[in-house]
Amino acid sequence: MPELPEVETTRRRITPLLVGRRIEKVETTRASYFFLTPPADLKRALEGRRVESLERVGKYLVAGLEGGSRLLLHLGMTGQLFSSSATSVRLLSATVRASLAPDEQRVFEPDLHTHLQLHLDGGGPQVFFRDVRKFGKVQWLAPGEQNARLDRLGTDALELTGEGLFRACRGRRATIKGMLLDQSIAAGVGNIYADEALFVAGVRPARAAGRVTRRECDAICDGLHRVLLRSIETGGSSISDYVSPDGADGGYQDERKVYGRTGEPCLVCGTPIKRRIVAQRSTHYCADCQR
DNA sequence: ACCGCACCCTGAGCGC
DNA sequence: TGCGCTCAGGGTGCGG
Repeated sequence: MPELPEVETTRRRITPLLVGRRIEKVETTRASYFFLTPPADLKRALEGRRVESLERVGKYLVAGLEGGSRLLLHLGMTGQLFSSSATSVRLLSATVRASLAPDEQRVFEPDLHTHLQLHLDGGGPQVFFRDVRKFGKVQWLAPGEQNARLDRLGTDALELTGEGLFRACRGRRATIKGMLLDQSIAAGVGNIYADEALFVAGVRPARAAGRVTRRECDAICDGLHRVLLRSIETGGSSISDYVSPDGADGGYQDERKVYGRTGEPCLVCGTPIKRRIVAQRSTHYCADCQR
């Protein structure tokens, strides 16, 4: 689900609930590979500590804790980090949704997919981390502890330059879309914004990266920055699971030009948008506008 | 070093 | 109703 704009929106809106507050109690589901730090250790490490900062690194959120330790969060495909006072149908299963009266709002109650509950001091709402598919990650890092996942990340997508992308693509036979999805090249890009940026730049996703010109790399980065910044402005894309911490939907799903628009007319030339698999991911493009 | 692929897991939506 | 299939904003680790 969440790419750079959704993670950044989450960071901005969860910050006031989390930063400056003390974690009084931690509740978790049972151990699974979702917990890179086992639940019991996590509880011991977090309880009693104050949260001092919350940063985004690629698609990771990194909370700085009192004493210099850090809490790493990754939302995976279906992760939702939100306030306990949020109301959104996206937090409910289809069965529960169907049982709701029209316009009925229901405050979220932790369910079997709510893997982490942070109970904070100060009497405000709690912070919940829910993740149906469990592709998300939670990890506690001791003060000064390095982390391979963070160290692997390349330039943040918002900072990537045409020159940097061009250099990374030299001699590569994989696709340009594959390069954009590679977190060691453009940290934060995922399937939606890779497709959107390549459409804006007029470059076919399946083009061999090594054959993309310097000028095209400039256009791709420019397009990437534009779609990412605009998506942050609108609160990200809510397509199936994503909700912001207050429960609100994002707005960028209404501005997509190609992603999920298979068969619909290209907004520039009217040609039906094509879908095929590129870099093992569902890929959308206009065969007329993109070369 | 690089590339493609299997795999991690759950649920929704579809055709039959 | 139910079964079987496909699909889904991500990332890792393996073999060739």
